Amino acid sequence: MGIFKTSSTIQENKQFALDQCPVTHLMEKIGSYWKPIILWQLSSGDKRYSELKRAIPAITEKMLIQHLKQLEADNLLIRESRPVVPPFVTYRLTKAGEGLLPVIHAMAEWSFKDKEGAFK
Amino acid sequence: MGIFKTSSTIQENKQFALDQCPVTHLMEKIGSYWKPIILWQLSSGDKRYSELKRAIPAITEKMLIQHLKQLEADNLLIRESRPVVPPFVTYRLTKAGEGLLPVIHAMAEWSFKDKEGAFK
DNA sequence: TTTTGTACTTACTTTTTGGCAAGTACTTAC
DNA sequence: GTAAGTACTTGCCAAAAAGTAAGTACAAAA
Repeated sequence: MGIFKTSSTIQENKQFALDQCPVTHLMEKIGSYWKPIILWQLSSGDKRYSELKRAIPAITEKMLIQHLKQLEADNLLIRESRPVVPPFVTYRLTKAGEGLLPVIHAMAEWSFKDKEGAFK
Repeated sequence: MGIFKTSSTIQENKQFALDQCPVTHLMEKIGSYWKPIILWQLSSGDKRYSELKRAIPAITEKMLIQHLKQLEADNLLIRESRPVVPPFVTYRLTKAGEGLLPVIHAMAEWSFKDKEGAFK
C-alpha cells in the first residue's frame, strides 16, 4: 500500500467504475478522439506509418505516434520494424485489437445511417 | 480532384476527415471519455438526473451536466422536465441515440470478453 | 549538392478538460 | 428552524491533451 488521498472520492469512484462498468473499462483503452480512427484505418489491413499519416491528415505526427505507442502498450496493435534504410515500419492489429472491430464497424455503420438521415 | 493546398492546416484537414471518415464523424459526437458511459446508462431505459449521478459516481456534476447538454444539442438524447418541486428531470435516448446502442453494446461485449481473457 | 522520403523525437505553447467548492430555489420531513 | 433532496450554475485553478515547429539519421534520386 502506498499513499492515498483519503479525501479524493472521485479517484476511489473511478477505480470502482473501472471494475463495475464495462464501458468504462473499454474507455480507458480507446476512450480518446483519435484511437478509434486509427483502429478504423487498421481494420482494412496492415499499414505503414506514412500510410496512416496520409490516411488521417487531420492528426499531427506527435499525436499519431503517441497514440500508436499507447495502443501498442495496451496490446491492441503490433509495431513491426524492418532494419532497412529508409525505415520500413508497419502496424497491425493484435487479437484484442481485432476483437474491437465489431465496435469500430458499428461506429462506421451508425455514421452511414446518420448521413442517410435514417435517424431523422 | 482538382486543386490541392500544399500547406493545408489541421483545421482544413479536419473538415475533410469529417466528410470522408465515418469514424471521425461519430467521434465528433461521442468522442470523449464520458459520453459513451452516459449512453450506456441510458441504454437500459430513461433515467433521472440524480439516477445518472448515482450510477456514475466517478463523474462530477459539472461534467455530467455539460455532457448531457452536449448530447442533447447533438440530438442523441432528450431532456424532459416536469414543472414540479422538487424538480423531476428525465433523460432518454432519441432515435439517433438508440441507433448508437449497437456501438455501446459492442463496447460492453468487448469488455466482458477482455475480462474473460478471450483475447489473450 | 540539394532535395526527398522514411520514421520518428523534443521543446515549447495553447487549448481543453476536469476537479473542488460554493451558491440557488423551492419543498417536505424531522 | 434546520436538514435533506431535487437539478442545476458559477468561478477558480490544476492537469491533461493537443498543436507548432524544429531537429535527427540515413540513403537514394534529381
